[in-house]
Amino acid sequence: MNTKTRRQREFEQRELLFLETASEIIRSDGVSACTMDKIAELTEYAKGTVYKHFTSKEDILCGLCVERLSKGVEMFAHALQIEGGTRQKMVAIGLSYQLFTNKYPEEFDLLIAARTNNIREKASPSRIQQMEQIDGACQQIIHSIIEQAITQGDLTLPKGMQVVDLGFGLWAASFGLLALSQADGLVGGFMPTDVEHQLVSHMDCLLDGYGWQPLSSQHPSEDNYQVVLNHLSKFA
Amino acid sequence: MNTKTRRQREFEQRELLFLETASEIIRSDGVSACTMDKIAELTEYAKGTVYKHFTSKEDILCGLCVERLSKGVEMFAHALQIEGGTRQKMVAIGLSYQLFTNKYPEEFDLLIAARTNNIREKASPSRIQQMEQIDGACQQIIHSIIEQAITQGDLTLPKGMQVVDLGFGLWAASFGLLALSQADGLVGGFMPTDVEHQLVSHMDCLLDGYGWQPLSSQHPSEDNYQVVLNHLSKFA
DNA sequence: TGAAAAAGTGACGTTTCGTCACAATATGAC
DNA sequence: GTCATATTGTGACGAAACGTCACTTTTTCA
Repeated sequence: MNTKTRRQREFEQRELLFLETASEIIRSDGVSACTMDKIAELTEYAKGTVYKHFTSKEDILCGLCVERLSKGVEMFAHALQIEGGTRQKMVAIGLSYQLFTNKYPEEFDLLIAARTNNIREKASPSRIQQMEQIDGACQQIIHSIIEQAITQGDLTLPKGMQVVDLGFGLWAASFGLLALSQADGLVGGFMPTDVEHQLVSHMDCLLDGYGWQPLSSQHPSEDNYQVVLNHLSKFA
Repeated sequence: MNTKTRRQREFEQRELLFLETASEIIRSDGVSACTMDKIAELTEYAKGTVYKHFTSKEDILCGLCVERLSKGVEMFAHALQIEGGTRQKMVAIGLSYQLFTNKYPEEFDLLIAARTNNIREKASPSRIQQMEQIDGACQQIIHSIIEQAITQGDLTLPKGMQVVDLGFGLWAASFGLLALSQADGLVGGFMPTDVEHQLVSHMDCLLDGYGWQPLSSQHPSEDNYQVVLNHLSKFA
């Protein structure tokens, strides 16, 4: 019984080892260099052992997403604790999403790929479920702020929209912004002037559009950005 | 000289044949089933011939994106011709983007994947350049409406934002919305209530946030959606 | 201590990739 | 019409990766 938990622990430990090794390979040589054989070799386990943990290469990739996303959720939770109104909290979450992508650029790349059927169909069902659970946790956090904002009177749902819709919109817009900013190959001339501040600027507009108080015209727009950044740096 | 153009034509013709064949395979059996050998077999050419056109499998995938995106650009151009103000035109473009993803769901999947370093690094430089050119053309269209809106007094750029920033925001938000809506694996409970109208609703809010006249509060919100849809159906 | 269960192994068959030396065909000068 | 040259097409081949599985080693616990 005690042994069982120890075994369990060792197993999880090793799973993490495989994941971190995969991450290192990806960081240094790209996704295509991240082969099962190489992971096995670097960790000094046999390939068969790796397959005891992951059903396929894509399963590892998704596993890595899950691992990183769980760190992301932690960041979001920290962001929630910033002092200020509900709107400020919402922006803080957006920004922590951005910090997340800066911290794990390669993994964010995977995260984008993981939206793709090509990847999803090759990962194990249980891994997919894990991903969905984490996605759910993120949405949960966002929903909680939205509901809080409604309760406190900062926000009235736009006509025809539910809490989930608003959450989805915010999430999707941020995802799109970050995904497209990151693609390094974009035509220079069409990239925004100041990538760093894009997310906050656009979020501010979107939140204004939703009618989330206080509107940006009513509060000093000047560095909200820095304030949030400072708050987040205390953790991470 | 005349022969040369004929050869050229035949070459392009065959390139298209390979692309369409790839598309069919993907539609029926998924991306992973789309192998070079299979394309060669179905088109009754040798693999070497396929490689005369495309440097790698990823190159074909990107080629397919380019092909489809060029159709997309046509749709955007049609959308521009809708009767109404600049804001209506902008919404029409967003909607035609949505129609595009509905028309070519598999290819949109590829388009998402093509944002990924993993794919980009394996495609040929010239193909990447083609993709950037098309991206540029899309942005160009968006920029033209934004500029028109400014000229006509429908829009004043929010503080600190340039035309490219606004275009980027609109583009990215739409991309995010569509990419996340399409991922069929998302947790049911967190999916928006009415996927079909999501894009327009959120775009409306975002445009309000940018201060793009006439604000949604000032015009009958009721089916703008249908109007645009009708307009677009005349073409496509 | 030893039998049963669990974990670990790596050679193997298969698939796909991308290459390349060679074959077939088309071109245009004479 | 013919022949040298250039272009285009071919498919066998080697390399790389995947995923499997029969077998070995280690651990567990009665």
